[in-house]
Amino acid sequence: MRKKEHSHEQGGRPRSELSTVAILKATIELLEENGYSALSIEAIAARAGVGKTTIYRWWSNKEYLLLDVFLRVTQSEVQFKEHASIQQNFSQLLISLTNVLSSTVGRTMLSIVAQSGPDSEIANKFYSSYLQPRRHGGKKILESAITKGEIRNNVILDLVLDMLFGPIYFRILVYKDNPSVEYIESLVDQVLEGITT
Amino acid sequence: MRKKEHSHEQGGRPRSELSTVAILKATIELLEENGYSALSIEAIAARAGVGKTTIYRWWSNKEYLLLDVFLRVTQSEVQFKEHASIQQNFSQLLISLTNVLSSTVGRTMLSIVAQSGPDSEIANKFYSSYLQPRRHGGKKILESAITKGEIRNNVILDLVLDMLFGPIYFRILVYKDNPSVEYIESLVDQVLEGITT
Amino acid sequence: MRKKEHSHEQGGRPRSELSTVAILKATIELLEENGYSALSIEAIAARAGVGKTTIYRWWSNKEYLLLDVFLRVTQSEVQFKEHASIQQNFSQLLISLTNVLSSTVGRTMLSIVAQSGPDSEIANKFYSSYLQPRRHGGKKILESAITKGEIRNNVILDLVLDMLFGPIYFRILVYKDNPSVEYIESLVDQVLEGITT
Amino acid sequence: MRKKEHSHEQGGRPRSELSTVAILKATIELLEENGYSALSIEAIAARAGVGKTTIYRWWSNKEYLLLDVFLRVTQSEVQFKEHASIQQNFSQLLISLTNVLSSTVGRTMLSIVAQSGPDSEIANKFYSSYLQPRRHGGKKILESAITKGEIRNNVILDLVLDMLFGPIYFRILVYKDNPSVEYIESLVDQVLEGITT
DNA sequence: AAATAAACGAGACGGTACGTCGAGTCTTGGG
DNA sequence: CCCAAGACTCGACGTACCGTCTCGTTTATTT
Repeated sequence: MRKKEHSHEQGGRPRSELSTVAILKATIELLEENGYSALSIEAIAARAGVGKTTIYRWWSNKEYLLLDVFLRVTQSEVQFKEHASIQQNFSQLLISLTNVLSSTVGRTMLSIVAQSGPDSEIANKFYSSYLQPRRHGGKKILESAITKGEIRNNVILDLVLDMLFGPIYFRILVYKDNPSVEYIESLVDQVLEGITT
Repeated sequence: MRKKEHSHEQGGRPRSELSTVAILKATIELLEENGYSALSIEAIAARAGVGKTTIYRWWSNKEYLLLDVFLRVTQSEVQFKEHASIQQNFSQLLISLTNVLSSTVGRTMLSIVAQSGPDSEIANKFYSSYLQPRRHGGKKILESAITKGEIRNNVILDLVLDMLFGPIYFRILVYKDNPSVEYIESLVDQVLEGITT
Repeated sequence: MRKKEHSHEQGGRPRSELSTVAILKATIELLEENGYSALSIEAIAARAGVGKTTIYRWWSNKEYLLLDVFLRVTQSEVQFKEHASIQQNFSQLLISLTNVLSSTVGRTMLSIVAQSGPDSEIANKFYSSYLQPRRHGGKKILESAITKGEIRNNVILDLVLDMLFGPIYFRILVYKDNPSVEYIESLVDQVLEGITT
Repeated sequence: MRKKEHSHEQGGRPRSELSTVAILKATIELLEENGYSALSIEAIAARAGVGKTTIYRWWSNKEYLLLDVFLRVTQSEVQFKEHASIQQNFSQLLISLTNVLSSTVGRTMLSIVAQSGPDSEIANKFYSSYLQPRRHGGKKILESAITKGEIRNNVILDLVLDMLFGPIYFRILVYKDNPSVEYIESLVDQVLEGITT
C-alpha cells in the first residue's frame, strides 16, 4: 500500500525539497544507466546522498517511487482542438503518448503495471492518473465526430479506442519497436476507414 | 544468456527426466500459488525435491525456466481452415491466443518479455517460438482473403495484424481484463469493416 | 585479512552488544557440541538469532571469529611471583597454559594456527596476543634466576623455553593426551636439571 | 573410517596402477601449488584425468588420501648405529624427522592430525606407521646409553623423548620456523646435559 | 530563548534469496 | 569388476538488498 500522507501541521522539521529532488534525480539516472532490474533503494540513497529511511518515509517501495517519477515527468496537458481534423487530433494524442511511454521511465512504468496483479493499487493509480485521461481525450474526439456526423453512431467506442491504443502499447511493450509518426498516421487512417460514415 | 546445450554423446550419467519434470511442475504450482514475484529458485528446488545446482545446470535463471515452462505448456498447432470464413479463422486464432496468454503462465511470460530489454535473448526466443507462428498464421488468412478478392489489396498487412493482436495484448497486460469471445468477435468485425472490398 | 575496525564516531546505529555476545556464545556452544569441522557460520547465526551479515560484518571468517572467542575467554594475567621458587613459577605458568590450550576452544585455536600458512595474520595475532606474553613470562623467570646465580649464564634462553613449552604443545596437539600436573612438574625438574649451576 | 580392503580374487578388471599413481602425483602437485585448504577431490580427479569415483573407491576422503601420500613419500628406515655417539644418533634421528615434517606434505599431515579428534583413526594410523617407530628408535638409543652407563638410570624415558621431539613439532607446527641443524644439535646437547651421569 | 517535535544522514540489524562450490553418491557406456 | 564422465542431492559459502531500527544532529514551530 501507499505511504500515509504526512501532514505538517504541528511542528517538526519540514520535508526537505532538496532530498526529494535528489532522490527522484538519482532514480532516473540509475534507471537509465543500469535498467530497472538493477535498481536498488540502497543505490538510489547512496547516489542521492540520502538515508534509506528518508526514501522509505515517503514511498513504500521502488514501485511507488517509480510511479511518482513517472507522473512528475509526464505532467503534460491533454489538449483537444475543436478545429483540427479527427486525424490530426488522434495523431497528436498517440504521438504524445508514444513519446512518453517509449522513454526509459515510461517503459519501466508500463512493465511494472504489466507485472502487477489485477487489483494492484499501483496499476490503479497509473490508470486514473495517466491512462484514463488520455483515453477520455480519445473518447471526446470520437463523440465530437459522431455529433458532427463524421463517424457512424453505432460503433463501440471502447473497441475503437482499443484499436488505436492497443497497437501502440503492443509495439512498445512486446515488440520493443517504438512506433514512428508514419506508423501512427497509418494506424489512425486505417481505423477511421472502418468507422467513417 | 541461455545455458549451453549439453550433449550426451560420450559417457556420463544422463540427464534425469524425472528431475526435469518435477522442476517444471513445481514451477507452475508455485507460480499459481504465490505469483511470479514470490517465485524463488530455492523454493522450486525444495518443492521439486531437487538440488539448486540441477536447476542452474539447465537453466541460467528464472526467466529461461519460465520460458521453457511456457513453451512446453503451449505447444499447440496453428491451424488455418481454408473453407472457414475470414471472421471464423481470425476469431479462432485470437481466442486460442487469448486462452494461452491470459493463463497464469502466459501472463507471467508476457510480463517477463515486457520487462526485458530490446535485444533480450529471452524475448527473441518468445517471438520466434510463439508469437511469430501465430502472426504468420494471421498473415496467411489475410493473404488468402486478398487472393479471393474479399479484402482490398492495398492494406498494410502488419498494421492490420497489429490492430487485431494489439488490443488483445493490451487488455491482458495493461488492463488486466481478459477479452471475452464477444469482444474478440466485435474486434474482428470492426477491423474487417475497414479493409473489406 | 581481518575486518576493518569500525568506529562509531559520527552517526549510524551502534553495534549491538547483545548480538556480539550471542554470536560468541553460540560459537562456543556449537564448537563444544559438534567440533570445529562441523561449525558453520549459518549454524552460528541461526543459534544466535542473528543474520549472517552481522557475523560477516565484524569477522572475515570462522578463523577470526574463533580467535576472538579464544582471546575473550583467555584474558588472564601472566603473573610472576618474585618470592616463589623457579620450579613453582614455571609449574604455575605451564599449568595455566595447559588448562587454556587443552580446552575445546584452546585446542581448536591451536589447530587453526597449525593449519595456517607461515605468514598468516591469524597466527601472528595469536602469537602476539597470547603466546608471546607467556613466553616472555618464562623468559623473565629465567633471567631473574640467572641474576640470582641459580642458573648458568651461558644457556640459550629460547632453547630452554622450547624445552618447556614444546612438550606441552606436542602432547596436546599431536598426542591428544593432556599433560597432568605431575607431568609438568617432572618436566620442569628435568629441564632445570640441565641448567642449574 | 577407512575404506574396506578390496580383494581381487574373483575376476573383474584389476585396479589401475596408472590411475593410482596419477592420483597421488596430482595430490602432491595441487597441495604444493595451492595448499591444503584449497585442495579438492574434484581438482585432483581432473588433474589426474580420473573419475571421482575412482578416488572414492580407494580412499574414504581427502585425509586418508593425504595419509597415503605421506606414508608413500616417507618410507625411510629408522636406522640406529651402535657405534656412533648418543649425540650423533639423536641428531640424525631428529634431522631426518625435521626434513620429513617440514615438507609441505609433512606439515599438512601434521595439521590434519592436529585437527583430528582424540580417537581419530587417521591419527592412530599416523602414530603407528610413522611416529611410534621414530620414538621407539629414540628409546632404543636411550636404553643403550643407560646400559653403557652414559645416562642416569632414573630418568623418565618418555619425558626425555618429549623434550627432544616436542620442541621440533612445536617450532614446525606453531612457530612455522623449521629447526636448523644447529638448533637440533644444541637441543640434543642441552637435553643430554640434564641426564648424563 | 527554550522546549518540543519531526525529518534528516548514517549505518547496523534480522532476514531471504542469490548463484557458486565441493562433498559424496549414482548411473551411463565401454574395457 | 574397474574406469571416465558427468549428473545427482545436499549443505554451506559469502554477497546483495530488503525494510526496520537506532543513533546523534538539524531545522522548524510552539511555548
